[in-house]
Amino acid sequence: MEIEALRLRGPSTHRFGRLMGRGVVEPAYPLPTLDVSGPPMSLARNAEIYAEGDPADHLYKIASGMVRTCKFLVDGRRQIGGFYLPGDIFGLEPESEYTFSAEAVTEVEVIAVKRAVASSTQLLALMSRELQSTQNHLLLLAKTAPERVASFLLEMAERIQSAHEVELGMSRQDIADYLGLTIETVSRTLTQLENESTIALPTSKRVVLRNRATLKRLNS
Amino acid sequence: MEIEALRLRGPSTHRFGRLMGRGVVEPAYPLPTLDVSGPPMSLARNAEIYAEGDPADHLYKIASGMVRTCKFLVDGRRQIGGFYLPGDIFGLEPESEYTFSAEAVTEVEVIAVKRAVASSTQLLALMSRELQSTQNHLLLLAKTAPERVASFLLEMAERIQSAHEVELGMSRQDIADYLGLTIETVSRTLTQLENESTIALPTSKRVVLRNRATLKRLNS
DNA sequence: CGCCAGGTTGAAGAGAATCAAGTGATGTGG
DNA sequence: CCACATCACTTGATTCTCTTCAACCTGGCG
Repeated sequence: MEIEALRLRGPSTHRFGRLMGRGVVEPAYPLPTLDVSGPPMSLARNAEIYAEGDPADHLYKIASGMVRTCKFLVDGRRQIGGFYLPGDIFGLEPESEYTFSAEAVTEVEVIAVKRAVASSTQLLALMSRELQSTQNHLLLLAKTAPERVASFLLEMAERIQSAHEVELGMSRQDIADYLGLTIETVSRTLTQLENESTIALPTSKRVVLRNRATLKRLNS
Repeated sequence: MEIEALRLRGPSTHRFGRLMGRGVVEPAYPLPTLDVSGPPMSLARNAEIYAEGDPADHLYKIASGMVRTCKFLVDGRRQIGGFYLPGDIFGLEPESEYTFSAEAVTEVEVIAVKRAVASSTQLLALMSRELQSTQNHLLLLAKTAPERVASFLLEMAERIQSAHEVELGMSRQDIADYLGLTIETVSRTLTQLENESTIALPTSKRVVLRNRATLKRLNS
């Protein structure tokens, strides 16, 4: 199977670097193609794809659905490292063992690739994108709760390539553990954004972006 | 000039992944050697080495002193991405422009290397380490103030290879902006650790680790 | 000796967490 | 098709941590 354009996270991860009014920047490490063999694996909601500490010998490309990577701290707190959407590749880690586990957020189809078949150039491109989104995630955690939620909504909208509406596949708990907040704070913040007419919430997982300018301003 | 072992951040960045009681793990991307040409550059305290947005065409290896990378948010808040010590390499970024700026914390001597002279394999190894420390930094920001400070002290001690005493080159403001706290909170937390006899502070920048077990427990 | 930046300490306040009680969706079995 | 159980989400009241604002030390250095 030929994957024409490997993509690890969406283009949204460029956002933070672009706030100073500069133009679009070419990626330093353009993504090559990569041969992928094997049939797609289907996984049910919440199924574990790999665990923290497993040998990190495979990469995974998402055909459909959503995946989260996460890590549990000793006191039981959970930190989500990222969400991965169709077309994204996850499983490239800086060690020979996975440092985060990966789980299906929704029903998911993934294609596994042996890491060994990827070239250094390909791995570099993937890791570069992973670093970029981790840096953005880190900057996100320096913000206030409304700013985090606004950034999250804009990131998701951009990755889905949707200007007006976002279908969140993940639960409030997932969002909270990604943003470093509690579910109550996430819920309250969303409600407040709705009351200000910045967003609408036709259902709890469907978000209509009614005022992107306000969200972007919050994004700081 | 031949650099025998490129090192981007110290080995401490493995710590978070090692909490589950597993043994030491070999890095997935062992570091090769890299020829470095040109004389060391000397820089005064607070000198800027490169700015956010500059073309990211050079890597820098520290011969002496300490460097910080940082980014300013639109509201003036500053986030420090990391501190770099002698032997560390910084300046490898996921884009073709620097996403963080780099500044001398102390007087510093650095050796510049054109990024183009490094192979994909070498860049991969460097980026892998950068990703690892960014992931650890991210996990750190999910913790409470005492936990962040304890983690910071242990990280510094490990990177300096010092079991008992750490000479912090950076100011309270630098520490605060790295940990996502205010200087007052950093100061108060250090004072409290001193009152509990977990550390001693012979001077404001010199920290004696009197009770590593307590620090590690805080490190969670 | 006194200035000044960096650091510490105190008191008050804001923001998010926690604890607790609802409300609303989803799914299952009768 | 409906009653009910369950789970996710929302909302409210309170607590607590960290920030903010302010005053005060302390240690280098002219």
